[in-house]
Amino acid sequence: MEVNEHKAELKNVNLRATPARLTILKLLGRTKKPIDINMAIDFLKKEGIKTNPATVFRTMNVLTQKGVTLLIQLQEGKMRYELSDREHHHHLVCEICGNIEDVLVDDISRMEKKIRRKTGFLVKRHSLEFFGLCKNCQN
Amino acid sequence: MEVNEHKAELKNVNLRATPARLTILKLLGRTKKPIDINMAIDFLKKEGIKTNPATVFRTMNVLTQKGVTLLIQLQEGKMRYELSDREHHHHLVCEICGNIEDVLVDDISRMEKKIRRKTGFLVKRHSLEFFGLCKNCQN
DNA sequence: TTGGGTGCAAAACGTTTGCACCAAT
DNA sequence: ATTGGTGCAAACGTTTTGCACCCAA
Repeated sequence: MEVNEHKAELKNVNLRATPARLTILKLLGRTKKPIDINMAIDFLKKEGIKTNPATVFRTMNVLTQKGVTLLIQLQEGKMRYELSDREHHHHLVCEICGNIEDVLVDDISRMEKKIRRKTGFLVKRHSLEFFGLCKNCQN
Repeated sequence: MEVNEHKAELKNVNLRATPARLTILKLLGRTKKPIDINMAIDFLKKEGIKTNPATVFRTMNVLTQKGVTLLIQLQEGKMRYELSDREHHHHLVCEICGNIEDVLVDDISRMEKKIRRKTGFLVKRHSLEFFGLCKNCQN
C-alpha cells in the first residue's frame, strides 16, 4: 500500500506523517515533471486536504533538507522538486511550449573526480539542465 | 580605452551607450564571479552613477536578450550574470563559504548531439553548476 | 502529554511594469 | 527632434517568518 510506504519514508527521516506530507509524497510519486509549489497546493485541494502555501514551502524545504527530494531550478524564478530516489537524470526544457522532459545522459561523476583532482573542490551535487526546442516546436 | 570598447559593444547590439550601461559593462569586465543585481547597484553608487533597481534589472535583461551576457542561476533565488564572450566554463559553488570558482570541464556538446539523436530535442543552451565544499572548507 | 506541524497574516525579497521625464543619437 | 532609457512608485509572485493553535507520536 502506497500510503504506508510514505509513512515509513517519513519515519526514516524523523518526520511526522501528516496528511499534507503524505499527499505531497503521493503527488511526487506519480508526477514525471518536477513539481512546483502551486502544483502541490492544487493537488492538496483536489484531494480535500486543507492547506496553505507556508506549509507547502515548509514541507518542501524539510524534505529537501532530509534528502527525500531534490531542488530543481529551471530558470523560471521559482523552485521545483522531485523525489531523490529516482534514477539520476536531467531535464530538457522547451523554450517555446515550456514542456519538461527527463533525459538520461552520460554520468558526469568522471567530471567530478577530475574537478577534485585538479582544483581540490569536493563536488557533492550538480545541476545540469538543457534548454532549447522540443521535437514538436522545431516546425 | 576600455570605455570605447563598451560603447562599440553596445552599438553592435543597437543599444544606447548610457552611463549606467557602460558602468555595468565595466563591472562585468573586471569581475570573475557572476554578478547579481545588488553588486551592480553597489558598483554604480561607488562610481557615482545615480541609478535604481528597475534600471539595473532592465539593463541585465536587455543585455542577456541581446546575447551580451549570460544568465546564471546558482540556486540562490536570484539571478546572476556574466559576459558571454568569456571562455565557456561552469561554476563550483561552496555550500559553506559561498565562494564561487570557475571551472573548465569537458565539452558537453557531445551530450547535446546525443540528445538530439535520441530524443529529437534541439539543445540551444545548458546550465551546469557544481555544489559542494571548496578546498578550504573541507577541514 | 508534548513538541513538531499547521494556519493565518504579515513581511521580506527579487523582479516587473506604468508613466512621466530625460538624454543619447 | 525622436525615441530609447531612466527614475519613481506601485504591483507582482515567490518564499520566509512569528505566533497561537492543533494533532501525531
